[in-house]
Amino acid sequence: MAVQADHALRDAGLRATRQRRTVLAALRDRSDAVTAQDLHGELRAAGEPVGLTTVYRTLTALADADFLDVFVREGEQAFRLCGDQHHHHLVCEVCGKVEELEADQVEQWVREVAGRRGYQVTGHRADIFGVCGECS
Amino acid sequence: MAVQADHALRDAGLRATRQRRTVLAALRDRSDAVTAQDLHGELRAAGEPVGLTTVYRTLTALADADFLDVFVREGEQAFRLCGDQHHHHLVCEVCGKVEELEADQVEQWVREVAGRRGYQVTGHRADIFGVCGECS
DNA sequence: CTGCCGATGAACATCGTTGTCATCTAGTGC
DNA sequence: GCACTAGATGACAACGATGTTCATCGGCAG
Ligand SMILES: [Zn+2]
Ligand SMILES: [Zn+2]
Ligand SMILES: [Zn+2]
Ligand SMILES: [Zn+2]
Repeated sequence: MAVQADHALRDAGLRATRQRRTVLAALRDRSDAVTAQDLHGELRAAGEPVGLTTVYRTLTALADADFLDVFVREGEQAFRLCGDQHHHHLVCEVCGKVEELEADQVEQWVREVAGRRGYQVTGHRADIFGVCGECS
Repeated sequence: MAVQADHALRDAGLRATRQRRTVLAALRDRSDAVTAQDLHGELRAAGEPVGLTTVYRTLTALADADFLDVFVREGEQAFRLCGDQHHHHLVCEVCGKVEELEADQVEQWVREVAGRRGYQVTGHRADIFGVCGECS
């Protein structure tokens, strides 16, 4: 697994350091989105010495390399390991769990609207928020 | 028009003050989203004495009352006067113009996905980003 | 007109995030 | 293995957006 992580980091144009492996491993273990500060706290608590600055930089770098999705909530950003193909999200607002979705209907809507209004699409976003079965 | 503004403020449970009328008027004059700081700067430049704190408070209050939509970009939030019924957005990334959209297909997608996965929906978001005809 | 209570705004506090820089280390070439 | 260098780290400072305080002001009901 460390090998896989190294590969992923390599692909992102990053050196495989102990800290980055640690961050990636922590991300693999969760299906919700984490804040840089929270992640830093957890790693520290788990006895993994990683600097806050490094956590920020690693998360940002991985997000730039499209390994992570970024969610903005209450003025801070949370990161989550996400599939590499285009997708949308279904987020539980209670437990924070995130499920990835395909949405052909949305893709079609985007094309239709853009075409009709003469826009050149550069991106779009479509996410659903709710409470999952376990939490309600 | 000052009367209309007063009505809107009343509806939001806010007193109609000179500063709030000024902020509302400034929002009516633009179809893009503004930052609290930018708006504050513009009002100052236009000779309208309004405190930064007040601009923040007014924008937040109006957004809480669903008079404004909030966009988050680059770590800061921008506000825009928006229609009062549910809608989505088509945003030009060059000139900042925002168009409001209906999206039956999206509404249906939301219901379908939530139903199939056993979620109780609390909200959703769907916006398209691109370059408008004039800007390309 | 008066009084009350919400509203204002300057100063200050907070918080997430990014910049700095001396030090360290992964990965390369030998 | 070994030395070298570009990239990475982390304690700390700095920054900008936003929240809070509090003395003062003014909208608006009576
Ligand atoms: Zn849940
Ligand atoms: Zn899509
Ligand atoms: Zn445009
Ligand atoms: Zn909708």
